[in-house]
Amino acid sequence: MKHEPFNESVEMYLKTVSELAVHEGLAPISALAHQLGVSAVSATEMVHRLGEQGLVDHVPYRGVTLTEAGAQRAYRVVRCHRLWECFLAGPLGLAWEHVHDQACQLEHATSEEVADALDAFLGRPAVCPHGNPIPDRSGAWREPDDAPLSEWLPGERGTLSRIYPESTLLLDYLAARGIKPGCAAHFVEIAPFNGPLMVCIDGETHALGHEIAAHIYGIRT
Amino acid sequence: MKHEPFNESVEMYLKTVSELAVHEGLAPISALAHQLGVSAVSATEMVHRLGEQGLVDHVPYRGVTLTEAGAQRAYRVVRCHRLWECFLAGPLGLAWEHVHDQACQLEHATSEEVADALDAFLGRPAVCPHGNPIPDRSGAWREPDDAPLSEWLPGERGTLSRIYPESTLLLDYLAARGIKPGCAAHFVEIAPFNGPLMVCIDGETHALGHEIAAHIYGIRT
DNA sequence: CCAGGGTTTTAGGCAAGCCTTAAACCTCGC
DNA sequence: GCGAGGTTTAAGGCTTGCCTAAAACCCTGG
Repeated sequence: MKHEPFNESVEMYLKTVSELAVHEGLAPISALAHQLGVSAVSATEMVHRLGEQGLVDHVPYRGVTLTEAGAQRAYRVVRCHRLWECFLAGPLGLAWEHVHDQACQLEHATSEEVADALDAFLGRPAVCPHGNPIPDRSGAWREPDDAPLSEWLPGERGTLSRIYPESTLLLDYLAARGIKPGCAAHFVEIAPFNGPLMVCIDGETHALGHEIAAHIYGIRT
Repeated sequence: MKHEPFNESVEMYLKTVSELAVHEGLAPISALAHQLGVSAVSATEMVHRLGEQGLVDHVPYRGVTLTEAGAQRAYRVVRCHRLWECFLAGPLGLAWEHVHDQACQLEHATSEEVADALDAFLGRPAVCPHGNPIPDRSGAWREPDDAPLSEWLPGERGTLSRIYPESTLLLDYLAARGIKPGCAAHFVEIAPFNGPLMVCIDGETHALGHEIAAHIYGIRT
């Protein structure tokens, strides 16, 4: 009945650090603040609190990384998030592009017990509806062998594998165009003057900005 | 990604008022405070805030009732709570006496969309695993035709219908003794000197205190 | 090597929810 | 009708998480 004040914010910070740190290795506080929609001052404050709790390491002027404990905590949240996405998009039949937001709410209200039961109920899915791998109960997962379209070379072909990191705006945009994991992709060319990437996806050619292309991963064949 | 200020506390207050007001019609602030584990001063403060928002009416020195808006809000939470209980105890296979706590977390993180989809997925159940009716999306439900054991007369027989209000301690206690909705009940006698109620449930005789008996409902045959 | 821009600290604030202590107040039963 | 006990107000405080503004600081590119 009583409810702990721990959760929500702390978990969102850790989750966000884990997302930002994937590429850079170090998540700048400014990026963290921007992603979470708070001021840099607030983010700095919070990072200090998390540091004191041993959840993150902060290298001044460089950025933030997760400690072992922080990573564990972050992956537990990510696991819940993706399991809920599977449930919402699967048995519950919600739209692919809507489940992310709902899962964002549920992820912080999920005990280990429920996560495990949900995992078993869903048949231990390997990936969420957006193609991202689901950590197991120990926090481990298999890193997919894919690359963002932004790293593909013109002419390459393959299959879309995942959208990462997920965001409502992006998912809506992609859903409206029928772009999702499993689609066949052919990177035709990059438009001149650093223009958008022209990518043929399931027979339809799309002009994708560099930002977006960095969020769409695929496996080259 | 952005997430709204917690409606958590507000919803817990409204839910609790709805539970306490069932019998009395008016929920005393002291009972509210006790149930929520906060001080009477804090509860009074909060009731004022809820009053300003038009969610409750406060009759000084008497108690609190829900306004139409407050009731609507409370029933939506109750609906989510009981739907989650059905899901957790059914498809997920969690223990009858454990699902209440988990549902308490999830209920505040559930959109109408998810509640509706969950309702459909579960086959529009009429009651939760503890026997309590599940409001429909408009907040209405069929009030069961039962009475707490504390209102039964010695000698009466019937079938247990529900546990209400639910609480972890009570559910654990009852689960350990195999007492749950659906059990056949025979109110043998009330022990002398205002003693416990002797009730034969599924062939086993239990001595139930008056407090507990007020929380166990049954339909007399 | 130096300035511009990102990063951090300092300082002062706000709102929600909770706390305690103490005084004022009402209600009800004897 | 009076007092005990429940209810409310008042006063002062705490924590979390957020804000702005302004100053101090560091890193890097030109």
